[in-house]
Amino acid sequence: MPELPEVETIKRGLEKKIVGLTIKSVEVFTSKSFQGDKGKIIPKKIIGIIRRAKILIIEFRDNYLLVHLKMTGQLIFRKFSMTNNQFSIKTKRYDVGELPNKYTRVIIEFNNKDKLYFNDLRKFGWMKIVKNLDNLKLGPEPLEKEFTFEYFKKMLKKSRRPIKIIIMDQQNLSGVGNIYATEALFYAQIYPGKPANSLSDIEILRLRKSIIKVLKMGIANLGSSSKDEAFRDIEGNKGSMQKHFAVYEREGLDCPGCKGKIKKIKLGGRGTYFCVNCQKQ
DNA sequence: ACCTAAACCTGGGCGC
DNA sequence: TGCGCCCAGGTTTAGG
Repeated sequence: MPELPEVETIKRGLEKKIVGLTIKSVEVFTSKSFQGDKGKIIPKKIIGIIRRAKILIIEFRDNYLLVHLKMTGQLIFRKFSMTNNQFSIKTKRYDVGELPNKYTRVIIEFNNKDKLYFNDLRKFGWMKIVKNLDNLKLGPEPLEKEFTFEYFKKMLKKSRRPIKIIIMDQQNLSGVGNIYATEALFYAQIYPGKPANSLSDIEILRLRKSIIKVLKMGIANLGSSSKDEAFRDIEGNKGSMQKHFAVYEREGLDCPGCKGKIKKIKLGGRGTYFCVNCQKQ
């Protein structure tokens, strides 16, 4: 489910809650959801949280716990309440509800009794203990200086495959998924199926700027949660980026920029939306 | 090298 | 009501 802005939102939330805490126990309900020996992080103190591409990295002194949420993963933090000896549920609109629920795959408990729940309906996501961060095989971070025009142009010239496929390839560029690739191509006014190596310098410039723009918009809006089972932050709240979608999930509606209709096609097996006017083939 | 389809899973929505 | 199909924010693998 989550792309860069959603994982970044989780990262920023977790940073405030669990850095400095020590892991007391790890309970695994679905074995494929947790890879590695959990004993290697008990009892270990969390010294930092890192996001790399769509991967969340919980840092210990001598190893790391990687978390990939794939399509339906959630990380929900629950503070232990000393007063009533229960886990307080913050808001009524909290549709994650009582935890653990039927989708809870892993529970991490900290030394102060706070808990972190890893829920994942489809079981695609995973937690994995690794010694170091080599072998991640990921392209540059689009919001860092390393994502230069020169790098981007070189990357695009290597392939005549559809531009949307190329920017979603995590070995080329980190963190861009189906929603943000779709939105970025709209703002850059580029047809998603256009061969990557056929983009002009002006288009490459526009696309680089648009990718950065939509990712920053996603972060500012605390992620996108268009469907009920979709992204939640660590408190269980939805993001608001879906309110600002220009074309994604807007098939048949008017383009926000012109009178053109928004059309849906399949590209690389993924739903792809574009304005027939602004994004000419 | 490219490209597609399938696989991994579960559930919601739709047409009949 | 129910069945069958298609869809879903990701990634890997198999096969043509």
